[in-house]
Amino acid sequence: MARSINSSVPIFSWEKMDNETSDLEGQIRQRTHKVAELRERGMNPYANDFRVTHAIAEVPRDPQQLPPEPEIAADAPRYAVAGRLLQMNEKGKVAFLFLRGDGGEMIQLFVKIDYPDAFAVMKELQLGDIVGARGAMFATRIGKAAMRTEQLRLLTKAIRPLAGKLLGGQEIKDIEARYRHRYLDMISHPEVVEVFRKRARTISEMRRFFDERRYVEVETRMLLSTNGGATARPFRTHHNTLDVDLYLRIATELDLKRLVVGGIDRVYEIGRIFRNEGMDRFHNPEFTSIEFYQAYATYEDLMALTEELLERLAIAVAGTTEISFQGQAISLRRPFRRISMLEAVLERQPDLPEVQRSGLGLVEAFEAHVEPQLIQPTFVTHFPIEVSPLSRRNDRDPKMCDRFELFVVGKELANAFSELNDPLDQRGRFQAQAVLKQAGDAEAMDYDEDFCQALEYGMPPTAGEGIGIDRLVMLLTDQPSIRDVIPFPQLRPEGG
RNA sequence: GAGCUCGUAGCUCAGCUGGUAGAGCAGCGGCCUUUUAAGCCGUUGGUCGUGGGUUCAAAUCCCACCGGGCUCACCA
Repeated sequence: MARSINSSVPIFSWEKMDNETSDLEGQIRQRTHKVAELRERGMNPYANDFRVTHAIAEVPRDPQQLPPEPEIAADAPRYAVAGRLLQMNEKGKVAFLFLRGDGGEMIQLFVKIDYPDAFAVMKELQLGDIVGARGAMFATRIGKAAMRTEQLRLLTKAIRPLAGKLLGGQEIKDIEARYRHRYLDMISHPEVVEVFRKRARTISEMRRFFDERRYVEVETRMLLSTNGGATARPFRTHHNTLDVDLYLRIATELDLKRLVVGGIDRVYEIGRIFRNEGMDRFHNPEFTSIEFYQAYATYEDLMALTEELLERLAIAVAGTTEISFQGQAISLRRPFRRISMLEAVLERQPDLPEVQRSGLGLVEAFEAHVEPQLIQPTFVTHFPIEVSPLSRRNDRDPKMCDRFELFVVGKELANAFSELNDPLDQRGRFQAQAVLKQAGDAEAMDYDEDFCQALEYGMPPTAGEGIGIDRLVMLLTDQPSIRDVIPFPQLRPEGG
């Protein structure tokens, strides 16, 4: 079962290249020879002295506003742009090229023999090359914007031919290839890039949201000798100098609460979490969470804050609170529904047996019958104490705790509670975890003595919350799999 | 971990009631001064995932293995 990390180093060999007979190798060899040939003729195939003056998005490309080519004014503005060559239609003494640049913006180049230098360069280009062009814009006879290319430069030679759809070709359908060679996926499917842009927007907007509220962003340790803060199996690693085994964190919770004890009343961390568990559409072994903690607040305050946050993110990223996820209409407009776990289960099973009305039985019934049905955003509150080793006991019902989870499209999106700050209670909960661990529960938390001591010094009443950012981005960008919002999702190691 | 399913040219696929491989796109050579999935002529390229087996003969049937996908289980 154990598989070592792949450390093979491919050896480049001209002889091997020249002896290869496959079509792909033949194309690579042909393009490699092209590079040498261009160098011999004094053309640098990897030139970096071309100055771009405009992003393609900044170039006027509305044909209504552009003159026909023969009427380009002598002093018309010139634009220097660059991008990847995606299509080339040669028509004898004239050629049309399509470039795609940053942001997926396209521009059409018109290269004609009247500009012999540019024309000669065009003859050397191949699909996939990165090129720079300078010229004036006009409208073609069929009413499309194009740049009369007066200067054309090869900026980077593509040695390996691009696979799949560029413009009008076939899509790459091999899902493995798309994730393993994400750059190909992005070249072939510009909408993939848009998802990553939206992911970035989600996170930056989130930062802004918390910064505005005087939260302090921190980065806590990822390598830990005690593991806690969530129920999950950890990854193990080893520190050579200390000669000690360490865990990769499964949550940021305990360190953030230590910081609250230390006096940062509002703190958050956005960062990677690692859980050594199964993978599917909603789970990647490493994923990104935000956890935030606010002193002198309760989980109820966080419900209001969460509503505000999600509504704002939806507008910032999707442009509206009324989004669609995999064909289901979802409204992220405030307020969200709130219901206790027991009420939620009773709604569907009024005759619920007594043993299922509390403790693990209740959670089981909830997960089996209710969770998948919670399509619209719903806060579920009042969790049994057994599944919440770090949350504050409810003052009226000591079997329950002051906690909520937010569910959307049948999946947990956020988890929050009023934090347990009674050190004696916390020690008892850790002990219960230790018992589970001894009984073989690999997901049980370690007894964290230092954390208990921190609480003994006194943590103000605090509420904290964690949100899975990957799932949130899936929701906001309507992506069916977590792999679609992570640039390099976990796959099996390549090869045997 | 279990079930289902798939693995043929760089990409997308056809061929699979067994007779040693095809198309479109891409590539290469040629023609074309306003095209836009341009067109036309010519052309390269595959030990059909790997290894066994059945057979005169296997991409095609059988078995095993490797890899992918989906579903379930596990998992917040």
